[in-house]
Amino acid sequence: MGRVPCCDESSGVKKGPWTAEEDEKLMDYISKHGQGNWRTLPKRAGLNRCGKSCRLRWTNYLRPDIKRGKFTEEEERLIINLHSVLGNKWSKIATHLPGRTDNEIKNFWNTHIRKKLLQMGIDPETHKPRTDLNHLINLTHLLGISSNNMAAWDKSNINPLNPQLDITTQITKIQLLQNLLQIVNTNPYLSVSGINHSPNPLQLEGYANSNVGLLYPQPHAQSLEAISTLSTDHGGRLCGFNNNNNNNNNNNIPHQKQQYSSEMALPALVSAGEQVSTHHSPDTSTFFEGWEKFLLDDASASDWKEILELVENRNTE
DNA sequence: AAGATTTCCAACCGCCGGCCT
DNA sequence: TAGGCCGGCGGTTGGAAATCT
Repeated sequence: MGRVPCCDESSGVKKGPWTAEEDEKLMDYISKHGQGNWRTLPKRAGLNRCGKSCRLRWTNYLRPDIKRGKFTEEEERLIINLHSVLGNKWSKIATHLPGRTDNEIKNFWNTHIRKKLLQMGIDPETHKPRTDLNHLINLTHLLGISSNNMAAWDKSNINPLNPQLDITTQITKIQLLQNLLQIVNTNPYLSVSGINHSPNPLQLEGYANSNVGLLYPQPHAQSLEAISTLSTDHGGRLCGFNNNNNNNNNNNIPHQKQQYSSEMALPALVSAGEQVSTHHSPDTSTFFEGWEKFLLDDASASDWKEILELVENRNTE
């Protein structure tokens, strides 16, 4: 036998927003008699409401220990961390935030945090970097790059080292960079053989390990080592991209060109499912020089255009 | 200024597990 | 053991408020 509804439709109980008068009746009753037996409470309190509705109103709104106002950064961080461990267990998460209700936390997650994580390139369900193509394209747009709008690419603006940028923009760009690094690092197509760690991990590792308001653990040195297995060609440019998929008609970029541009294209290509292999001796510092070029715009607009078109074409297939 | 669209959140809905008989 | 009841939980929604065009 199925569960009997708490309040059946024909009983004529009121639904929708609570009035101040109803709130007062409920608070008055609970202050005198306490909680308990929500089913019979409405009648005893003189309310034409379902018991469940009364309980919800009390626990989510009227309870005297409820904290009002915006969530603090500390609370936000805590929610994200707890969610990464507990998932959508809002009531469990709420037990760690005194004065906040599960409903409030759930709403805050769905309206703020979720979007924020997506913008940062983090999957809010798994708390791992997003690697889907749509996101990759969004990333390029966030960085101010578009294959349709290369002329408008603000070269200086892409550089997070630029002191003219405000701190928020700098952090955003650094986070995007970190996400790209993580995409490279976490993609199964990447080989991790032949690690040869360079003792001079570069400027960027400083960013990766800094705590400028970042919410997530940043790539560990070992991750950076794994990335460093990618190699450079005789001209000192990063390569290791080897496209073996000849069935794809949209991919007609000459092989040499692919190598030439791979220092920027790598995350895109890896994300697109390309095989990445290593042929040469690893060189961490050269690899990161590549990333610095990416940031400082040492790549030509035409390189970017080809790369982005490739990714976008694949996305529409 | 006004209509359209988006954002936000209080409240609802249905399911589940625990307890009681 | 099965049925009934209750409280709790997470997903979803309606509509007010805010923002955009």
